[in-house]
Amino acid sequence: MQQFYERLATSGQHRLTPQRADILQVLLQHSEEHLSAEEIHALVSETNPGIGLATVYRTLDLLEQLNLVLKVNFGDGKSRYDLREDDEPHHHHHLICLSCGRIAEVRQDLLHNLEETVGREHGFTVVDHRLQFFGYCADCSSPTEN
Amino acid sequence: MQQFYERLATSGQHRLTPQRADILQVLLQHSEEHLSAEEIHALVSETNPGIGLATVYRTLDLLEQLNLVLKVNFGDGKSRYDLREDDEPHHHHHLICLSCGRIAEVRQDLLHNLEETVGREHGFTVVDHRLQFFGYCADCSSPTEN
DNA sequence: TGCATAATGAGAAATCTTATCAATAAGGGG
DNA sequence: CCCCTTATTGATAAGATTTCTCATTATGCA
Repeated sequence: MQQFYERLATSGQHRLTPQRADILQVLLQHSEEHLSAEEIHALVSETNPGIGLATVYRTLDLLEQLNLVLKVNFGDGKSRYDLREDDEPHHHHHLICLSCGRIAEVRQDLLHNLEETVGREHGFTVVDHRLQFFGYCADCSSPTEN
Repeated sequence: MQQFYERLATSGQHRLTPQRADILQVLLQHSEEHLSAEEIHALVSETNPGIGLATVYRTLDLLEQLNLVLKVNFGDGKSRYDLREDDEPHHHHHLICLSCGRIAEVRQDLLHNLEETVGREHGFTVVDHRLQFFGYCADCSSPTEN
């Protein structure tokens, strides 16, 4: 939250509105849930009825620009938004269950070495990465199930 | 192409239509380009004018089900489709340049060990994965540029 | 060849996201 | 503390991508 204020203050002509604070609040309270824009809108509406969906989209865009939020796509047609803590720069991956659809997180720096390898071999300066594993979670265990 | 026929024949009640063959043809001829549905439609229309966009979508869905095509999302709003060769099961990653937008490929089995680690630590059976690196390609070299 | 049924094309419809625009409010200067 | 500039908002229209509908066509098998 602090980060948000600071980043907003130091980033030019952006203003801290109640709407933006509320949206940030929701993101903080559901930081493990990969909410879609519409889900966020519904949750914010509980505290702040009357807020427009467009405002949610605009705020999410802004937060993404400020690098406070990561836009992810799991292939279900809608984008989802993850809060992005500064202390864990970008090592946040997803386990997507093909059976029940649940999405778990892996918070590990799995790819540090890979980033270096790729950078060297392809002359590519890696800034961030995104990694998704598809498979079957403990509950759904085997591909034949379900 | 052979794979396509076989897979189609052995997969129940699917039929091999000229439209499907044409779409597959295009995918084969542009296997490095990450085409969108509309781009594929445009290309197929050159040989087969009159083909419907819906057919392209339907065929791509089918090919995805048959595991012949991978649906990827680079965050530009539209899905893109990659042919998926059997001899390289799923080790095909992307380097996305934040400056010029170009998408390069890495064909390496970078994650074999990781898949095992993740599987063990989270009780998750990994079937596939998707990895994207964001950064700056050799031509755009530095984040400050452009 | 004939038949059952999968597949197609055209367009409507659904979904998600962005743009428009008048009205409102944030925040700095006096 | 009030004014003024200008960013922001809400409502809605517009845009874009993908899916659905349905009558028509064509595939593959007997």
